[in-house]
Amino acid sequence: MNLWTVNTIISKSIDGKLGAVHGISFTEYMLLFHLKNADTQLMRRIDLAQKLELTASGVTRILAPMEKIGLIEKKTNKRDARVSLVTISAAGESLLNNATLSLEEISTFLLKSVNES
Amino acid sequence: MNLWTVNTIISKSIDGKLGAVHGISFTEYMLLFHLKNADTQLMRRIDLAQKLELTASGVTRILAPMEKIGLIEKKTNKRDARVSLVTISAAGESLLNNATLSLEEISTFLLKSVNES
DNA sequence: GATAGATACTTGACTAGTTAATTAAATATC
DNA sequence: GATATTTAATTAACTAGTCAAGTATCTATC
Repeated sequence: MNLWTVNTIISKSIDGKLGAVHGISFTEYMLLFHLKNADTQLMRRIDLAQKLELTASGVTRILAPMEKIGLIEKKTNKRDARVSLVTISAAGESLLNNATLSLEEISTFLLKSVNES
Repeated sequence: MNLWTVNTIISKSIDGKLGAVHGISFTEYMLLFHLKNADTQLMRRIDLAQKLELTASGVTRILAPMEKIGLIEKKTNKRDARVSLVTISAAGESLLNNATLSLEEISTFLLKSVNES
């Protein structure tokens, strides 16, 4: 089995479990993670894009549904009206904590598979 | 920089160069690679799906344009009319060889970046 | 202080996949 | 040998992104 295949299998395991158990993708998980760990928990869309290796456009599209279900909140920046700041909500933090536990379970499971095969 | 970010950057480098220089994605590259290395160079769609970690549906979709531009050819299976076998064309083999050279260049470049940063 | 560029973000049109349903053929069972 | 199940492939509807173009605001320069 080549590296590409291994990577695909791992990605799909993670995305599958996060989706089934918490209703988010791994990208959404990483987005919440970066927001939580940002100074002041506020980030510009463009900085999120850079952290997530997405385009600004991709960030716009991923944030819309996350705002609708209340995982994140928009704030304006008084110094620069072009900027739309993003922060993690209480619901978002709680989901992030639970999803982190799931991720630990997945890693344990995947490492176990390595030893068994 | 975390593992996920590294993986994303590598994937996008590879896909970007294969796309720009040869007009194919990495998935299409791997498809040609598996066809070339199959016994008799004939494969069923379902076996391609398994090798590529895609669904049968994904394979159907990826093969259609590849057949249109002549990289692969369809063959019927006389023993089982459900099956649609796939083989690599001369044009496909030639593209595969050139793309492999590009991939080697990309790896060299990426490894160089590792040493420099 | 007008204007030329740069920056932050959004939107429309597209691509590469997915799942669920469907079709058609092969195989197994009674 | 009729009928049920399984298997191979396709298709419609969807998702998560991309790129290119557009809008709005900010900054620099004359």
